[in-house]
Amino acid sequence: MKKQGEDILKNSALSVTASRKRILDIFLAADNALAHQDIETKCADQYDRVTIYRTLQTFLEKGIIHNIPSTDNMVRYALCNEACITTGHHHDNHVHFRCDACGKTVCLDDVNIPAVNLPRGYTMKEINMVVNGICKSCK
Amino acid sequence: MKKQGEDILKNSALSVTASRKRILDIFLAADNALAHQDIETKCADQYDRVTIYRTLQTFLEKGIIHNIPSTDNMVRYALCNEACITTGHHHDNHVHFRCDACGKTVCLDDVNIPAVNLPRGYTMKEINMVVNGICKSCK
DNA sequence: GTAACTGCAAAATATTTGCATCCTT
DNA sequence: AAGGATGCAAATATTTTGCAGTTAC
Repeated sequence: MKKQGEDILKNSALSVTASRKRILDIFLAADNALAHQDIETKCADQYDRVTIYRTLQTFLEKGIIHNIPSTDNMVRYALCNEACITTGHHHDNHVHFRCDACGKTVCLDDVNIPAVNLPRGYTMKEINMVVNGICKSCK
Repeated sequence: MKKQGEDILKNSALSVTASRKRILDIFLAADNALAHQDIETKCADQYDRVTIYRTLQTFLEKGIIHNIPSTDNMVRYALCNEACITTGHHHDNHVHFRCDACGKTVCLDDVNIPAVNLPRGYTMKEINMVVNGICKSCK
């Protein structure tokens, strides 16, 4: 499956470049969400920090990755699932989990965000849920 | 009610200083959550930027304010309610709403975060929910 | 008077922008 | 060949730290 990264880029009408493939590979290999810094650590020797900023921005706009809000000024990113990428729409309604022990943030793809009733007059466009606690590996 | 800010500080065993009172007043007067930058805009002429960082940090530790996760690297803060402050525990289980039109982030104190079932092995300590959309003022 | 708080200076870190060059298509 | 992507340099902005002076209690 060495082509997977390339395919994602082609599907999103992006040119296939070394840095983009590398960053996608990092995401594909990761079992958790990554902050800019994490990616930099893994490939700053090969690619410029600015390129990483721009690449993440591009991926975000194309819906290849989604971002996960945080309270520590370290927005993290994770690959979107197939549906997301192919439709260009975010079906990103799963819960995110941040482990206080190992610090990893993961997508709980199987846990849907429950419905909420907003007060009259509010319109919902997007919803985000982040749970903190101890993950199953650290238990 | 000019004493309200002072009372909060005393309850939290913090010394009452001009900058702390001022920052609390800003929060008390605000109808939405504030980022560091917002506060700076309102009082950087009077108080040092560093003091603002440290004050927010202190308030956070004492449970006077809580922070609201974001995807834009602008963590916002809002006053905790009474129960929070007096017990020192966060009962901060309300939903936050960010308006895409006016950009304001508010606490929906009346909307509780619904329960979620985490996968086996995960323990929940804290939960955060942020909804994006259009608020009632911008509708 | 003492401990805590603040302001200033400076260091460290993070982010953005412009432009020349290189690579993909 | 043309447009887009990258690297580098530099400008900005943000956050942290140390320390000396000031203030609250």
